[in-house]
Amino acid sequence: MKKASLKDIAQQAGVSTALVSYVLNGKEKETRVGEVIAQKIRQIAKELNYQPNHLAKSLRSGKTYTIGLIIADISNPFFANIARVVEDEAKKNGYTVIIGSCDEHAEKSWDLLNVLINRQVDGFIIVSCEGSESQVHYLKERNIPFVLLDRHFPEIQTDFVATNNYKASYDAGVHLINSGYSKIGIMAYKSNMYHMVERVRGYRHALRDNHIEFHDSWLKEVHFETMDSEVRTAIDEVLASEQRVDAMIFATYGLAINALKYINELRLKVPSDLAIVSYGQAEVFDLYYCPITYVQQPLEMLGKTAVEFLLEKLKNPEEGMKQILMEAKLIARDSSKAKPTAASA
Amino acid sequence: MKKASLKDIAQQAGVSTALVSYVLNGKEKETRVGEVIAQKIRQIAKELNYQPNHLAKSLRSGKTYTIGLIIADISNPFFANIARVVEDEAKKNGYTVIIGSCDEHAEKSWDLLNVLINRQVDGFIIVSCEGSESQVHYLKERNIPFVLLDRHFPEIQTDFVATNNYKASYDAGVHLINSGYSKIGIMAYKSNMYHMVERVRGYRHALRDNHIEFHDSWLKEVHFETMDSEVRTAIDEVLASEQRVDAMIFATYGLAINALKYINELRLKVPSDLAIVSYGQAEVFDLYYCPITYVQQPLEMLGKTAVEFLLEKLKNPEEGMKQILMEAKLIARDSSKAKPTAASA
DNA sequence: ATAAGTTGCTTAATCGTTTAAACAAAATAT
DNA sequence: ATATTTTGTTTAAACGATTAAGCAACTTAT
Repeated sequence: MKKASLKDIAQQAGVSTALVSYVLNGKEKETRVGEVIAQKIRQIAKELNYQPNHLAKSLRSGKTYTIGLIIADISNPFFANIARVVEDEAKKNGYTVIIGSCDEHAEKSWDLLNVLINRQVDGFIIVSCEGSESQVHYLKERNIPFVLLDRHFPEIQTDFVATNNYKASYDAGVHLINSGYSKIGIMAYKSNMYHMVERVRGYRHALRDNHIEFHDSWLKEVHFETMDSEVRTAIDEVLASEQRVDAMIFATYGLAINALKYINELRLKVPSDLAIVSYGQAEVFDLYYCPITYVQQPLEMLGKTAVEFLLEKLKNPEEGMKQILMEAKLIARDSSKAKPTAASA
Repeated sequence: MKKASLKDIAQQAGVSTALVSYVLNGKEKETRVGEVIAQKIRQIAKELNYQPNHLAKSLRSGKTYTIGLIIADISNPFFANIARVVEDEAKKNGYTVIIGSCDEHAEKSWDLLNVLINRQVDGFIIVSCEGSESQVHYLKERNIPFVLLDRHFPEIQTDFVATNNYKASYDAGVHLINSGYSKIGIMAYKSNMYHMVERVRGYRHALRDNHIEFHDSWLKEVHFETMDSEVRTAIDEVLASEQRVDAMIFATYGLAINALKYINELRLKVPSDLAIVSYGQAEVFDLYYCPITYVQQPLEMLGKTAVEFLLEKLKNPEEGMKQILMEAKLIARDSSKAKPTAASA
């Protein structure tokens, strides 16, 4: 049995497709459809289990009620969860989301962008990856609505929803200092992305404002692609250095996971051998024998707000830019608990 | 600048849209388009950065090159990863995937199904949830192509790609027995789903075949929705029971995570206080101080094969049913290492 | 009784493609 | 010189919906 179309209903009811369309779209009043025939049409539509063809609607209206969500790395549970929030929030508003992960490759991101543009998505929510500035410019030029999520480019004027990474790192640094640690390192991705730069900057300012001299050997920047091996080397180095660290901040979930595995192998104890604060998502860190202190980003809010911004923009394209930085919250746990003082030790 | 359409190109080139369509679809030979004009058309298309409108194409052809992927629970990393594999494999074949998670609710699954049917997806890949049999029947009746993934209903004839759960659990049981454990419990979801039933059945047969008497208190079935609290109670019970277990099998990732958190709180040592084997995904288990033995499902193969089956079905709808059970692999690690024997203890 | 307004419906264009069929002009065959 | 074939192009219908405009047939007002 083929799918029923407006035409099928019209034929069975002995009327034109226009009437059927009016009735099924609840426009009977404005368009003065007879009560009797309206009932009949509704009846037949139900019998035939009529489902409107979304393609045809979209082609006509120019709106697909579809959002493209491009995510830098879906295997990161933080992003996976954000994707979920975005999807839920969009569905509440009658939108469908098509998700794509570019795995931190600008090229893949271009592909995704084009596929989704061809599919006529109404707009985009994008977690940008390194080197994707041109894509953002492209969207601006083509006047395609979009909102940047979690990561943004300060030198490009766009809508965005992100975390105040500077503040989050600053807080993480201060927290460690207040807990008695003084040789604090940070591991981040080698990247010019603003969010990453900010995470390092916040950390350095926390040291500076607390009169701790920063040592170059404390900053470890590793490449995303070769993270597995580079993290190990980096850990080796910060531990072997003359200025051996007693605490580490991990700027991403992936770095923390890899580092923790290695730290386990080395049989180092957290926090006595090394205190830890990490960005990232909570559940996994709970599993660790010593719960990990982490920077809790307002995941739900980030996702919801991004959808909200985009939908507003779709309704009213002329509205001004919306930009928001949300505050993260440091969840202090055992991995950064106060260092026993010389006196008590 | 509005998007360029076939018409725009046709106008600029001074020809009909038909010619443009022929040329841009590489049908110049069959349809005998002049070489000169063909060049011109290609040139103009490039200049205008022509991107075909997928909606219009789909409306005309009846094919959207879109697959609906309905997943029981996207927050489970196993499924998140399967989703990724499906997406990649589909993209390789020119298909786009729309993912939806029903969070183990049949009702939500119905919604998703309808939304995606309206959007004219060409077919479905579905990780079914409890109580969704009627949906499967519906798809069959309406002749909508689909493949069940990871979970299936033995009483309904469908295509499916799944793991041999019976065998996997059997192996897990035997492994524990061979490692010297004899009081082995299992924690599963309270469910009539075949995959879950099979996981329990395999475990019981492993005991039976090794002459270990099964005790009712060893089987703990908890509800998905209230897992957090029920897991704790269950753990308390298996430990307090007269037949206190010395090993546990967790039938899902979520159960294991929750149980491990609680086991940590109780300061129990794995495996000396309790040995563990779990279904689920690897990375997280690595973080545990004692790496967790787990059942490694052929994730990549499952996803790829599901896509393959579906695409074949889309090409040739009349082809016979394809059903496959893939073998899982037990990855033995410290959480189930051989128990010190009485002699050596 | 005629003009004006209301009611209930149909017609036809449109969105951007594809593609069978028709057609004219040029080339080849008879 | 006429018939046939080949070549290069256009026309128009179709996919499934929406919607402005048009058109009868009534009803009401004057």
